[in-house]
Amino acid sequence: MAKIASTVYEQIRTAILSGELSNSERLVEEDLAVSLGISRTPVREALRRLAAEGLVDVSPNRGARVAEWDDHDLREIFDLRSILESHACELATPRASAAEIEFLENICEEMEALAKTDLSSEQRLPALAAKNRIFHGKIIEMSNSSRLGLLIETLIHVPIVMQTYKVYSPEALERSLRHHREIVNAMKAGDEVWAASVMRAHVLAAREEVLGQSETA
Amino acid sequence: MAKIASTVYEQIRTAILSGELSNSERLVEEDLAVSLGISRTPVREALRRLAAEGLVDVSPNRGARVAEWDDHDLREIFDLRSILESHACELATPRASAAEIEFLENICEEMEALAKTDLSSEQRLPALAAKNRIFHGKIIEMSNSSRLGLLIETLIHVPIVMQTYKVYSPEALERSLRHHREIVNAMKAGDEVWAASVMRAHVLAAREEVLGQSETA
DNA sequence: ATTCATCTATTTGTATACAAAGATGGCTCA
DNA sequence: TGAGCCATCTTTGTATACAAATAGATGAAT
Repeated sequence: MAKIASTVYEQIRTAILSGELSNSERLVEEDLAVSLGISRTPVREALRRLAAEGLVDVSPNRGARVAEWDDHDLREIFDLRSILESHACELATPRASAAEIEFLENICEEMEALAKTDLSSEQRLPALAAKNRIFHGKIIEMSNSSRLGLLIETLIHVPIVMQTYKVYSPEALERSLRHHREIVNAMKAGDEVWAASVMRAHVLAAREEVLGQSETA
Repeated sequence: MAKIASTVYEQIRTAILSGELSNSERLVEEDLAVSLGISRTPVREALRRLAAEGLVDVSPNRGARVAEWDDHDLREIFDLRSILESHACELATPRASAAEIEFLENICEEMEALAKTDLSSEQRLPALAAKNRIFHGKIIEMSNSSRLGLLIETLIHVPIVMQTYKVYSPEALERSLRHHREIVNAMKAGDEVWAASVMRAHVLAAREEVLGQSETA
């Protein structure tokens, strides 16, 4: 992946995930190319890469569109995430160093502090989402399974879209933070079954939150 | 994916999986292109696609190489397969129709018949491997989770390489076929926990078989 | 002789040109 | 008026040409 192709990949990806490109919108190679001031070649490469990751659908001779997802897709994704991230916890627990545990605890504290501020949710949600990603990413990294990380990464694209316009209810947020704490405690205790179970519950709870919202939206 | 690009993708993929292209061999776009009588463009597209699936590694400005896997990679892969395929069983069991159960039973019979023939293992192993793929693929299809299918598909590439030069011991083969039977029986009984457990054991047993062989090879 | 630098050759990355497949719109004919 | 077909226009797929980057080799200096 060269410089330009990678850049345009990031740009298109961000545009999709931020909702800037609406669902099932056509992605015409030439249009994207001129709007970015480059040729079709790197655009094409970026689109194929996004297709491989499931963010766009491409059909032969008919071009690419932004992928769209329904409730069934979201169910599938959270279902699989619950299994894979819980497995990551299981692998990570016996390997966790004291420093890593402390790192996770620090994130817990930071998130709890953020949740207590009286900023509007539009302001603190992005910050919380970022910390959340770090928390989950750290555990996946600790699992020491590169492929597990890759699988989860490809799954995680879509929910990000939801999170951008999603507003956690205060109760859901509190529960989520408690889950994080409990996961760290379980890992500290060296109890991988406990840690994995909480993680599974954590992701499944998020699923209901997201699906509930999409029904009312 | 147009005609040529898809074709060359298949060709390179087959060449890798059959061992025709040795491990970590450089894949020079121009060379592949002239040897296939086409231009670099579709070759490039195919290589990027293979990279997304993990069959080749590409580094910026330095081209693509056939990916290589060590024991740790194989452990990871079978570990994840055991989880995902077992989940597929769990999802498939309550949805299984009588016709689907019968289909699976037929495959069991065909595989058992194949195992009893006194052909050399070089002759019957490919046939058994093909049936095996159909068996596992059918269950994944029955799970009705397209993403689960995709995840497993990307994981499954590498073990295929192993299987091509792998010779199951008679005991391992017999155990494998018994597992298949037991999985179908569990599904027939509507017991998804049973089915999932056998599938997990089934894949983990295969892992030991493959790893044991790679150590002696 | 070894190491470092520079130059060259190979290979990848991007742009452009051309070919082929699809979509669109207008036209005819019933 | 409506259905079907042909022409055209748009868009994708492939080839080729050119630019940039890297690797390999040659040679000079210590």
